[in-house]
Amino acid sequence: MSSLSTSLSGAAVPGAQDSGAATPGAGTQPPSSASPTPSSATAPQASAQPGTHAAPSPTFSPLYQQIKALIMRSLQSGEWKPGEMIPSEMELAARYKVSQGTVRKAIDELAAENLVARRQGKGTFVTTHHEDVVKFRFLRLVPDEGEPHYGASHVLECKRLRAPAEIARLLDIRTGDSVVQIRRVLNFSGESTVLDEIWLLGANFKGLTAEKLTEWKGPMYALFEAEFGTRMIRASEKIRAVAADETAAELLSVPVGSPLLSVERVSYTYGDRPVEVRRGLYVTTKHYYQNDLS
Amino acid sequence: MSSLSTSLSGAAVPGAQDSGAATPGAGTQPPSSASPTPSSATAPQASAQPGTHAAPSPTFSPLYQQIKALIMRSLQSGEWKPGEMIPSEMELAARYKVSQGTVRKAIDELAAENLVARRQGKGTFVTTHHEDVVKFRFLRLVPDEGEPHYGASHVLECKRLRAPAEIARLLDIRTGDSVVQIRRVLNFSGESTVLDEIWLLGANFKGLTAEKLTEWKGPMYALFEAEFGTRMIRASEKIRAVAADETAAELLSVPVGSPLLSVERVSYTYGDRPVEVRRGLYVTTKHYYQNDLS
DNA sequence: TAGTGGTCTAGACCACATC
DNA sequence: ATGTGGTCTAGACCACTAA
Repeated sequence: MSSLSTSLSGAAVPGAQDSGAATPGAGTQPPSSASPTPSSATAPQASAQPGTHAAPSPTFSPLYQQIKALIMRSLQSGEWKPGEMIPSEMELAARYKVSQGTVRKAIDELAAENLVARRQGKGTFVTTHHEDVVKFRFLRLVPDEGEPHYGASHVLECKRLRAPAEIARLLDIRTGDSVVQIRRVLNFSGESTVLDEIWLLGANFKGLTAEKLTEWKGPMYALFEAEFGTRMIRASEKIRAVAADETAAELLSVPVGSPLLSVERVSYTYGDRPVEVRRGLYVTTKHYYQNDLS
Repeated sequence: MSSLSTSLSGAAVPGAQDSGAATPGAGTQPPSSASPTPSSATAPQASAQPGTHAAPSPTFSPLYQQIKALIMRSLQSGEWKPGEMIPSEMELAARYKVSQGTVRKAIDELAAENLVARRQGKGTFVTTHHEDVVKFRFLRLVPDEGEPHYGASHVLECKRLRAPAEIARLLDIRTGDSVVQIRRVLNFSGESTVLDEIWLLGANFKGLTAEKLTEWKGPMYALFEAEFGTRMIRASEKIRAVAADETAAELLSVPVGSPLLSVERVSYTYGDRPVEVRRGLYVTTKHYYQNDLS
């Protein structure tokens, strides 16, 4: 924006918001017809201006990135909930006072990040962990034979406690802050295959109990999204091979010392805020972890 | 191409070619101003037209996809080699007789697939396995402490042999067809960390010897790309935890039965043709396999 | 039939790199 | 100064979906 924003009033820092709201009359009409001036009076603006050429890192940002950020804010605030349709490109273009093409590019990126999904002829929808497509983005365990499926979950434990140092560090909170700990076993075709130990940000999951977890059918992330308004949108995993200790061996019905896949995951919501740490132990004799490099 | 080529020479089928080429006078001007006719005289066309509404699956394909396919064909044929710059968007637009925006969208997708990389102010370049950025797309092993690095490779073996059934199946060739087998150990900071067993399509790697592999400094894929004209652009991995057998234990200096990460990879070149099968055993006590879900 | 996303074009201007 | 990719706009038409 530099360009664009520059034109806009100096201090002001307009912001898409104000522009929209039924007050288009202002001087902010698209450049096309009139205004041969640079490219000034256009629309939303970025904060720092390159024009000033003072700051070394002016935090320059293209218009469509700003629109993207605005849309993301609406997603985060719950203005459009998972599964719902967001306004059409034309509507958003009108709201933010930019061209449809700019909105389009913003949505393109959001779609690439799987935050929304476009459906031709229907509209653009907020993705949800209820959809089959999304489910297997976060469960990469595939059976050697047969279709990928979702195993039955057996909750062993669900309690509130103070975060140990290691977990606190990963969740970016202070040691001793409240967290919810869950332990569960996943059964695939009758065999105990995954042992998960999960820590959730206490603040985001007040009222989560073993009962709720047990009653819930479907992916845990779908519950989190529906009941606690916390949507996992990204995760990072560290994978190792480890030997089963006594506890794991018993719960997974394998000999002590058996090789297990250890998957340490940190999951993030909007704004790249970590909200979950998960340590899974996978039995990989009849399943494997599928990964594509590209 | 289908379409594009089709248009060429072929019977009528508008075709991009004819339209452009210094002969704008014709009746093939963009729809905007004149020509209220359907949308006919526009530009290149897909083979089967939806208009005919005859075939059930008309194989319709957007223009930019056709352009993308054409560019990919030039990449595959070696017209533009890894590391080189491809023609500018304007040039390509002129060559294919489409707008710059269409070429842009085609290149956007190629860039998303990491086949090319754009550099503002410079041009668009064919990606290469020599670049640091690309290297770690295919080596996901990260040390617990310190920066990711590329270990020293120690080639144990490199010989030609007939493909076993399993390997042949994965490489989509016949059992007994020629393959090159390589076995090597990767050392990270002085410790044997990876034991690789690699099978390559015999036809594509004539003349590959242990000497060449040993002399080569840098990623193996860079050698393949530079010396054998075979570029790996995608891979699929199946990951498991296994116990070290005697051979692996000895070569990796770990006790027999130690848990190891087993990574079975199939790598593909252009046209999704498999050219390599690789089975790696990773010691994950001081390193982990990094993966991001999004 | 109307509305939504998808494609294509054309032209203007900006930011970056190089000469 | 020139050339390259990057952004933005505007308008036309197509394809898909649903009422």
